[in-house]
Amino acid sequence: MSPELIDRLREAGYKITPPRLAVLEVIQREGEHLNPNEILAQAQAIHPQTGRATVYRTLELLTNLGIVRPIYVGDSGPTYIRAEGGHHHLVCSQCGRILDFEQCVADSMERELEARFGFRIKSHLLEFYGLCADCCGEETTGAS
Amino acid sequence: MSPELIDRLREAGYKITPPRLAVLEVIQREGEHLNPNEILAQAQAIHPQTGRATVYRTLELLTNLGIVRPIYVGDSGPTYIRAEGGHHHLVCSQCGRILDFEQCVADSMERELEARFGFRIKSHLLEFYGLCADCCGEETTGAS
DNA sequence: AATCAAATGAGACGAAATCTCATTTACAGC
DNA sequence: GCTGTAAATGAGATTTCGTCTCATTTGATT
Ligand SMILES: [Mn+2]
Ligand SMILES: [Mn+2]
Ligand SMILES: [Zn+2]
Ligand SMILES: [Zn+2]
Repeated sequence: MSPELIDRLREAGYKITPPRLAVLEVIQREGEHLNPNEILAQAQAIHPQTGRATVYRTLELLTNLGIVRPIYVGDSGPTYIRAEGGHHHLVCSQCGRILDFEQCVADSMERELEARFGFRIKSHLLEFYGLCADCCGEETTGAS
Repeated sequence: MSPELIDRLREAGYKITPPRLAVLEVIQREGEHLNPNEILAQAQAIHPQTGRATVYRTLELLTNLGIVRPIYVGDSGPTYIRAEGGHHHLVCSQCGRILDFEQCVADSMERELEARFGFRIKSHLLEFYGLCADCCGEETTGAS
């Protein structure tokens, strides 16, 4: 586990415990789009006694420290990602398909927003909603 | 209730029922950021027998038709908004504060993404995450 | 090693969402 | 206006997810 992240915890006054190390390890390793249950399962692979409550508590802690953040995409519940950088999705509101794209104009807004609102921006989420190519065709197709 | 939306339902082969009209009416009237419980309560003010399951079923239906969509902001559960237009938030990952801003560069990307992926884009969500002015100061403050 | 607040895990609890199924209803066809 | 029929509904059971409680453990400091 990255000593850098461990120091972030320690310097904020938190204890370095096996469950916290396990959750950090899971996030660090997998990184993207794990939900709390999956994080729990993988953390238990590392430290079997890890409890559900502790995973939720740790995720809240890491969120407050700006190390991870929850993301809600599609219908499923929250998933956690590292709190740095951007995420960009095209979401079909009919079939739920999700496409990722990379190039993004949001970065150009960050400086101005930081100045205007006094925020220190760490990441962003840009999602476009609509109908994918497949669902465009069926657009007028009827009920079940 | 807007006859235009009613026709969208009818033409898609769905029946026009009192609960569906009630939910549509609520969304149309209030529009922003109502959660399923609030929608249920307001729909019951219009059509008292309306059941919870039907509200969920109707919201799913309207989502598939691209009339509404769920949005997840902060910690609270999903809320529903009309599926047109953009939403722009600055979210403090420490205290949860949410600021809205209007001017947005995302529209300029829509045409290109539509061409590249064959999507028909209806709306977007742009969220920046970071620390608000207040929380920037306390950044290194310790644990509970 | 001793101390002590912080952290933990088991399980109770609560809220939110889904599922089941018997009943009702919208509406196309007459 | 009736009728037949599949679609839609609502009550309540059930599941899923997340939080809370509290007795016990443990990391960090001295
Ligand atoms: Mn992604
Ligand atoms: Mn908004
Ligand atoms: Zn689609
Ligand atoms: Zn803040």
